[in-house]
Amino acid sequence: MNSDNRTHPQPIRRIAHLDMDAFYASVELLRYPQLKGLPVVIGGGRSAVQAALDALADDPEAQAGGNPRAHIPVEAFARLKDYVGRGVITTATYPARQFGIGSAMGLMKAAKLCPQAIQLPVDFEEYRRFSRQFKQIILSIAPQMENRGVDEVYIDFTEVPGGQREGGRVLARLIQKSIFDATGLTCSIGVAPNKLLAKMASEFNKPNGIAIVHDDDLQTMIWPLACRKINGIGPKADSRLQSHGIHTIGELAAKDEQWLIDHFGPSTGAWMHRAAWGRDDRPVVTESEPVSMSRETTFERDLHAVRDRAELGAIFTRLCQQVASDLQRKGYVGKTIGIKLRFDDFKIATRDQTLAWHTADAKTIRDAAGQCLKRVPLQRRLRLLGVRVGSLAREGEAPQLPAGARHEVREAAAPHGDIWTGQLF
DNA sequence: TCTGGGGTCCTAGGACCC
DNA sequence: TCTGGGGTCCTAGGACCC
Repeated sequence: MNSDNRTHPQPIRRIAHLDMDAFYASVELLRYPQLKGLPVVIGGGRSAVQAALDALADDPEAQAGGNPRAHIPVEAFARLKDYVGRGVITTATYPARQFGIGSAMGLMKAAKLCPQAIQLPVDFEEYRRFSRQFKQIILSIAPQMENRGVDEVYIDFTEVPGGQREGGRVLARLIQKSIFDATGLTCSIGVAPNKLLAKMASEFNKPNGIAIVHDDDLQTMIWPLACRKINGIGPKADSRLQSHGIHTIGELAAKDEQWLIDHFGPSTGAWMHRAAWGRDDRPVVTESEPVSMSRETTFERDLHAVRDRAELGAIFTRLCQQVASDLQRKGYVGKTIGIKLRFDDFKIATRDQTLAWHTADAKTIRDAAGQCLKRVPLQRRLRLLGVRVGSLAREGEAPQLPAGARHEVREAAAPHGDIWTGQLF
């Protein structure tokens, strides 16, 4: 017997997934507490009423002290029924969800379900502020944290003091309380042997809940769930599974691994089998480098490549400038320049070109993206235009463009016209 | 009354090299 | 002349996630 095993028992792997509850909406309710308990949706552009509200809220004379936004009467807010435009909902408050409103739903459709719901525009700056704040708090308690966007993280509890107590519940409660005390926001936490199960567990007791899952709970807690609850099984994979009569994770687990490989390929099939059996050994990754940066925009109305060429050209140039300044601000350069188009029939086309040297220069990006554009047939009207820079490297760590040399952009072979290229710089 | 923006990863074919 | 592999990079599309 190794006595060390008794003094230092091997810790059991405990991974937490933390998900802020209705994050954007909750942040907005801190600014507008008078909306608490009402159906509110965040999404879409700025309504005229909202712009007026902000002007009032930011007026120094209106700031008698405290939060001037809190004194804006509820009647003054924009209602969903008055909204005009193409936006989708990013977050709905729990009262709004009672009406069947959910995220990713079009605002126009949501207006039918609940016309009197209050609409607020998104304010990413504000959400990022709160995001940094709650993540700092987590890091001060548990340093092994993986970012999953503004409102989600994975945390490795395994080596954290108290991380093993009650399967992780004690530490989860501490984190919840610390975040609430500092920000006034609630979150839900799942703790499990791995990321896959932790992610599912964090949904069990929403909002403001904690769920603990152990290996033994697989059959009782995981297998009854729909396959769709597995992070990585989306609408396509789910409907293919359903067509084979597989609806729950338990039914998926009952399938032979070879059968899944035969129907979904060696990689996806084997992964599905492992996931259904609750197996996942991915580590919590505390640092990662970006792979690409992009900017895209959906137009207020569909635009015609020829008739609206001036407008499109200006938008195209602006997107290139935005990506370039994003790259520069964050200290990256990229080598693969690409565009993305969405047509009025919602079909998507992408084109890209890889340069000989990395760049973060707006003009170079604009030139390369312009050549990509020439390779796309533009018969249909456009709904969206995007510009992407990939194959990123940290500025200074990529091979440098030789002194005096210029970026060479390959001309498109068999171009579909030179629609908006040329005269924009 | 349809359906945002910013990402990651995977697949598959072709070019090109050894 | 006709036949291989393997490896890497590039490109286009698509699924999925937050």
